Amino acid sequence: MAASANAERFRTIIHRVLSRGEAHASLVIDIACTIGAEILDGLLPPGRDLNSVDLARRFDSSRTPVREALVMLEKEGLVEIPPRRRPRVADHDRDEIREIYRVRAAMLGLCASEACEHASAAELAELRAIVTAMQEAAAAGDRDAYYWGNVRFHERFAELARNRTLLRQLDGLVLRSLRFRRRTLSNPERVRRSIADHSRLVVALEDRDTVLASALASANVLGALRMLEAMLDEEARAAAPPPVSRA
Amino acid sequence: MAASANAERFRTIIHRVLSRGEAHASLVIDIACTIGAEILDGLLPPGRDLNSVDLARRFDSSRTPVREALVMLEKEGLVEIPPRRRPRVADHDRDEIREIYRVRAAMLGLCASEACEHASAAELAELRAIVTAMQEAAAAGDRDAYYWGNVRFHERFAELARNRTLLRQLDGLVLRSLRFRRRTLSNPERVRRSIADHSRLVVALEDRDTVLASALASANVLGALRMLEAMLDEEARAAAPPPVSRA
DNA sequence: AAACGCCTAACTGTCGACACAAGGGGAAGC
DNA sequence: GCTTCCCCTTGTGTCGACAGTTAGGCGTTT
Repeated sequence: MAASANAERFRTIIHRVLSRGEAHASLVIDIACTIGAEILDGLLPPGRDLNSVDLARRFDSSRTPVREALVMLEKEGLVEIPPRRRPRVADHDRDEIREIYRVRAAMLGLCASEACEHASAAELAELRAIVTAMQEAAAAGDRDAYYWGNVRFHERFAELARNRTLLRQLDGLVLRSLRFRRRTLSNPERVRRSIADHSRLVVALEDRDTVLASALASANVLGALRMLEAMLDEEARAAAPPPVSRA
Repeated sequence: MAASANAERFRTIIHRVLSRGEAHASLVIDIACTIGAEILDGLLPPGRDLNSVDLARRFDSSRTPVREALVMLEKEGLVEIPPRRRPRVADHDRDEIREIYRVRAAMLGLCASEACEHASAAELAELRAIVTAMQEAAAAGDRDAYYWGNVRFHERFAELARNRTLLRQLDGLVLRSLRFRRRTLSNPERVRRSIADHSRLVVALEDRDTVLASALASANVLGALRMLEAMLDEEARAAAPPPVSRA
């Protein structure tokens, strides 16, 4: 049930990203959304084989739309299609994760300053409401609700800049980073700080304080990155302690 | 001849952009590069019909690879594919141009600060050489040479950040803006200031002055935007003076 | 027992075909 | 003469088929 609810939300996000720039035939989009959602949801782990024959059978279609869907997902960084080889779920190495987060930080900085210019009071009130919901979710220990509140915040925030190009670029990065974001939520200290950042960001936007808003938006992403890197280090150390201990 | 040389360079750029993220079958890429180059070169004006039957005939292939190529070009913003309608060469309205340039400014700012961290002396020397070549081209009034020098500068500069994600995002924006960049070069004052910015940027990079480098990189793009907007206003006024003057 | 190379099954890239949709032009109506 | 409706042409989205390529299990060799 929870997994299914997540799948539905992931689908919506992917649909939005892929359909921007004029929606295509719905069959292709549909296939792409389903596969993409399963990747984001972790049902299809990195490296998993995505051969078009099986997928065509599964979606009860020919391979043509499946191929097109895979090409779209490749552009979004969710799938790799080596020439003449089977497509597979893409993986991101540590360097790439850092790259993604840094670029995202810079773009959210821009987003914040443009949002200062364009955001209406009603929109800011909505942001504030989302932050409140996030606080409550965090207090209740409802990690899923917090996660989706966070996603929603960034969706609305990105729209405030009134800049479709920026929105498109951000969406592309979101798809690449969404798989990791959930992990950073397991750290309560990180969650606390993130909420503080978001909360302060809304105030800065209300004050039309371009510089502070921009800095906060960036800092929040970079904070998440530091957390994520620490966790990845931890995992790597836990997973591979063989050098001498066994000799 | 000159057009052919341009076409070849445009092809190279598009090939680089499309092939990042693992090269596909070469036929698709080939078709995409050819069509894309003609769009950038202005041979195919915005709105031009790109129906897949004709294109398939022209490239002596079936419609399948043509369709795939058009989908790729759509993701890069060069082509529009309304559902069930003929694909056509995409157009950018004024707002979108402004958006593109602003996002590009922010990303080049990030690029500059990361370049400060990573660029080697040899690479900076190469940048300097390109700026010198641009100066000479400008002095000689060779607008084409200046244009390509400028493109080359930004290509190399983008690599200095050692950030493939940033590179990919910048490349995507380049394809969207390349059609306009040439226009801003017709203004000598703009060229002079642009050269000054580039030249100073190299020095800032050598000094590892993160803040200044970042500011210069952004400012140059925003300067180009102001110029371009002024020119578009001019054109609009020249093209549509009917209100009263003729009555 | 391990390493190597061959062989087959399976998958990719491309093709031509088909059903349905869209747009343009001509006929009918005003 | 201008508008409206309908039909026919043309093009899109999808399909199943085919040739060429790849993965990886099997037998052969050392």
